[in-house]
Amino acid sequence: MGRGKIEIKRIENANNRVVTFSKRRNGLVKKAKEITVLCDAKVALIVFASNGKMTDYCCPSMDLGAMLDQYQKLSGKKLWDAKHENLSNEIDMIKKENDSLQLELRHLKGEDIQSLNLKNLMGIEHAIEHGLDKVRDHQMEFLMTKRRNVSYEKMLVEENRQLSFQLQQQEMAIASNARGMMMRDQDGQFGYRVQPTQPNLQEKIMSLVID
Amino acid sequence: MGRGKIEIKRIENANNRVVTFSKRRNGLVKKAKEITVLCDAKVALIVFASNGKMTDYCCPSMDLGAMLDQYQKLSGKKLWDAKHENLSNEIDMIKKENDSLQLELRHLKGEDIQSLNLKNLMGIEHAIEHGLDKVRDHQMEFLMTKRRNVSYEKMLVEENRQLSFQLQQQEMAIASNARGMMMRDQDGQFGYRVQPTQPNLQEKIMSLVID
DNA sequence: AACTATTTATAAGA
DNA sequence: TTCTTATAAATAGTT
Repeated sequence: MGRGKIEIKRIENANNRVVTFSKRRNGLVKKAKEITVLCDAKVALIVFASNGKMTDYCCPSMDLGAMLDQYQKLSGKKLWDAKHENLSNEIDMIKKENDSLQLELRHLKGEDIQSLNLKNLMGIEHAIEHGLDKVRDHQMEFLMTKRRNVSYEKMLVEENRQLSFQLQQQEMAIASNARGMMMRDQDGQFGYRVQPTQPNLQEKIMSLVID
Repeated sequence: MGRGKIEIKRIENANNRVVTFSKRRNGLVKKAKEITVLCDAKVALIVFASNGKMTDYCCPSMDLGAMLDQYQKLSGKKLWDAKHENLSNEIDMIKKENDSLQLELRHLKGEDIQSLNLKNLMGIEHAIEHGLDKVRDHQMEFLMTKRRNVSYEKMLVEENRQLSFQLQQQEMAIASNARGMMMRDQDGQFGYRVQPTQPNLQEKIMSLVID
C-alpha cells in the first residue's frame, strides 16, 4: 500500500526503516483503538522500536495488569516468574506449619483429642505435666521472692513498732519531768499514745503477692 | 475502507460486530507481524473478543515476560510488583501469627516463662490444668473401653478353660471305656491332657491396653 | 467464506 | 519529521 509494493522483510536502509516504523506503529495503534471501539474488544499493545523507545496502548476498559491476569488464566502461561511462585510456596509452607502448631496447641489444651490413640494421649499428658511442673516451679520462685519481700516488710513494721515504743517512752519521761517540775498539770493528760499497728498492712502485702 | 465509510463507534448489530472483529483482529496481527519483520521492532499484542476469546502475538525475538519487564522499567508502572508486595505482607502476617503460636505453645510447655508475671503464670497454670483434666478424662474413657474388652477376653479365657476341662473329662471317659472293653492297652497311655492356659495371653491383653 | 467497491494505509519522493 | 500522492492493502457491505 504505497507507491510500490514491498516484500515483508527487514528494510535495509536505516532511514527508511525508521520512517516506516513510525508510520506503521501509528497505524497499528490506530487500528487497535478502532477495534476496541467498534467491536467491544480489549486490546493491549506494546511496541519497542529497535532504538529501544517504547509505545504502548491499552484499552480503557481494563488495565494492563488485569489483561495479563486474564492472559495467564486463558493461556496457562506464567508471566510472574519464579519469584511469585516462591512466595506462594513459602506461604503454603508457613500455613501448614501454622496449622500443625494450632493443632498441637489445641491438644495441649485438651481440645480435638477425640481422634488420638492412647499412646498419643499419654505423650500429651506427659508434656502437659512437665509444663505444669515448670510453671509451678516458677510460680514458687515468685512466691519465695515475694515472701522475702514480705519478711522484709514485717521487719520494717517491727522496727517501726519499737521506735514508736521508744518515742512514747521518751514522751512519758518528758511528761513526768514536766509534771514533777510544775505540778499544775492534771494526771492522765499525757496518756500512752499507742502507735496503731497499721491494720491494713498485712492485707496490702498479700495483695502484692498475687498481683 | 470498504463499500462504505463507517464511523468509529460501537457496531450495534451483533453479527456485524463479530464479523468485523474477526477481520480486523486478523489485520491487526498481520500488521504487528509485518512491523516486527520490516523494522526490527518488538511487538506484544493481546486481544480479547467481547465473548472472552483471546488472541495474542509476541515477536519471536523476545518473550512476553521479557517484554513486560522492559515495559515496567521504561514506564515505571508496576504490573506484578504490587502483587509481590501483597504476598510479602501476607507472609509477614502469618509469620507473626506463627511466632505468637510458638510462644503460647512454649508457655504451655513451661518454656520461656522467665519474663512472665505471676498473674500470667497463674493463667497458664489454669489452662494447663484444664487441658490435663480433659486429656485424662479422655484417657479414662479409653481405659474403660479397653477394660470392657479385657473383661470380655478374660471371660473367653475362662470359658476356654472350662471347655478344655470338659474335653479332658470326655477323653478320660473314653479312655477308661476303651481300657475296660479291650484290656490290652497299657495303663497311663491316655494321660490327662492338661490344656495349657495360654501363659502369654494376659501380657498380650495388657499390651493392647497401652498401644 | 468469497467477492468487490471503496476506504484507508503507506512507500516513495519532496 | 511532515506533506503529498500514487498505489497497495484492508475491509464494509453484499452475495
